[in-house]
Amino acid sequence: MVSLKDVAQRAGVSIKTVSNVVNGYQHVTPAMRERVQRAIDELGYRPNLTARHLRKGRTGIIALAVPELGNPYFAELAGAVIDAAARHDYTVLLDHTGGRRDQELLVCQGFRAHVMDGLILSPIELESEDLLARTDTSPLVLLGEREYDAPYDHIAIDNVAAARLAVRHLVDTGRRRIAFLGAREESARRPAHLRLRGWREELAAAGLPADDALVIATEAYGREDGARAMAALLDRGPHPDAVFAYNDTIAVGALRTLADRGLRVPEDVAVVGFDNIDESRFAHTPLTTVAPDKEAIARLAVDCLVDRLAGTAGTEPRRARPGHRLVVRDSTVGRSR
Amino acid sequence: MVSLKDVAQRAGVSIKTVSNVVNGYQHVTPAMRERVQRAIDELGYRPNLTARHLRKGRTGIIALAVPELGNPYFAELAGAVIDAAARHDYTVLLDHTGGRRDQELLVCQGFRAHVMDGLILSPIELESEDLLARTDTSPLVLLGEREYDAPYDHIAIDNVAAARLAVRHLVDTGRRRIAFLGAREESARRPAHLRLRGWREELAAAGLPADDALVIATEAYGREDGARAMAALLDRGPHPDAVFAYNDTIAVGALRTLADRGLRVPEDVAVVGFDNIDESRFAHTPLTTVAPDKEAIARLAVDCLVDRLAGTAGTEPRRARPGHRLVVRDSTVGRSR
DNA sequence: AGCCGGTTGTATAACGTTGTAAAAGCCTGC
DNA sequence: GCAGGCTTTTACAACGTTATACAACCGGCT
Repeated sequence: MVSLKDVAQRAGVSIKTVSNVVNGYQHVTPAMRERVQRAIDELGYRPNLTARHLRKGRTGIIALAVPELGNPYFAELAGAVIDAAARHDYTVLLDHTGGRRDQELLVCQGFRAHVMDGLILSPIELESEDLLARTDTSPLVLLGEREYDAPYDHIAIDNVAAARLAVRHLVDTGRRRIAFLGAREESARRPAHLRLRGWREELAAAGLPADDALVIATEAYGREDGARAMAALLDRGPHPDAVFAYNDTIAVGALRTLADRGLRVPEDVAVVGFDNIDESRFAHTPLTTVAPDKEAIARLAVDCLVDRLAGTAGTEPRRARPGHRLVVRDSTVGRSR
Repeated sequence: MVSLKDVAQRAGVSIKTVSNVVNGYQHVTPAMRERVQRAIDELGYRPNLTARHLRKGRTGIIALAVPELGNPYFAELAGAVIDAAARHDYTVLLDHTGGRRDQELLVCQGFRAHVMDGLILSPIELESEDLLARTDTSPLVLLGEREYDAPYDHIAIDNVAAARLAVRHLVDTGRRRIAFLGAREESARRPAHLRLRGWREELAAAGLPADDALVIATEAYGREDGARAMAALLDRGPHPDAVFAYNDTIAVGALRTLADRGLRVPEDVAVVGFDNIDESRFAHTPLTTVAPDKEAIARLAVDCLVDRLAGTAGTEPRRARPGHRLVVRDSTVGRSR
């Protein structure tokens, strides 16, 4: 482990001079610069970032906590965040919370405080009161559908509008009995289930009944959950002619069950997902889906955090609304497209 | 920012005593412990990990560099590594290299040296010479199919045997014209393309010709690459009756093309993938695939790295061979299973 | 020659923590 | 009442870096 001191000794100069060379300080004569550089090269010196961090009070690391890396949406998003952070010379420390409240709390309470300068969190179970009780002072940017009464930056597409867009598309293509897959059990008391709200609003606007029997809750948001939810829906009563899923993995699970039951998509049941993960494009029946602008989400989140870190952001919490669009594929309109 | 000094002042004791309390040092009287703890609570003290890291010379962070988070295999693997690391109280810093050599080099040259204690790298383009030229001294554990003549720990399933298992299954179910999708252009000069080698060996063992026209190279390993490769294969000449894909995403792409061309799976063409990503189970025709034991891979990699960090590992590079098995689904045997 | 403004290099003190070694306190047994 | 052996607490020096303030130097000008 070679330090500035060793280099300084070798070059016969002071520690600070070496530091100046390393940091590209202006007022160093070319001769001196070269002399020091030679010593650096000879000894193979590498700056100790930990020491630098201690001294500077910042680490250049931001944490990203998502529910589940196994969900392609979050994996793809994480990739985008890593790239966006790299453009600001930040490194990303990745965590996954499993969507469990205790884990989310732990992360947002900064159990890795001082290792990371700030946090981007995509919460599932976290409550407003948890955020208000937060003692950690490092900047926090929230991602995703949940809405909070807490003074933190929040990046999320307009989920209600996006959901309405999807449901509208189903209505426009002649569907009348449109189910929602992937509600939370507790969504009744939560004001925040925006996609479900969008579904309700658009059905109302179309003059269609938002029958409770058409809403299926799931434990989590994976393919298996989707498959089970679809089965439950079919077993429950009269078949729907369309399904709007909370996300693409649930939709993929639904496709699986529909295939198993011999129902044709979209002829018997149309399916719309949400997230536009790469997998959806390649599904046997390519999936119509709402495509949030992942790059924009990642970029906005990182920009927001970087602004906070630089202190150039105001005190007001920011709300950013990245774009979204509907990607129409076979699962709603068939190969006729 | 409240430090040990502040707490010490408040409690009227020395800094070291506070440190002792924080670290659960044995010889502290209950009275003293409580007094200090009160001061800690009152001031809301949180230890500064950066300072601790500097002092201890270790950060408790290990880096994991995978080619592409968008590939579910790596996303799932990353999740497993994060969990395995957490069990050793390590935090994971995640990077993706895009499978580009320059990025892989950068990572393994330790451009984040001193931030991370060690590195787990899943390389694609990296060459043995790059590894031999490595100057960074932090422990490095390699993952994946590539083999190197360099003294580093390597965790990988027996890819040749696994590939042979897959091909054998195809042979056993009556296939005679078995293609390989997802070779590298340069695989000729690379000794390391083990799955392709397994394909060759098993065909030879079965007395079937390993026709070069049956080997399709791809640029990358995504679904799109698989779709294109399958199209190229079909356009090239007599149709194969089976396809063994380098990984599941390529296989999924192949399924897409087969469906588009009106070919039935497995009646016309059987398909086998590799990785057993969750998606494969839910594909329209559920995919037969080789399932590497991801948890074992993650666990072994982390254990290995932790051993190196603790200095309890010998000097010999280790080779660990986590298990694998063949998961048979519809894409080779149909719904008859 | 002496002075002055600007440049270039240096000594020292932090940043917040822990390890070491020594000091202080407390028993016990004579 | 005090030596001797514990236990508990403390002072101080690191870890490797950067910021601050200051010393040294170098021309060019009076």
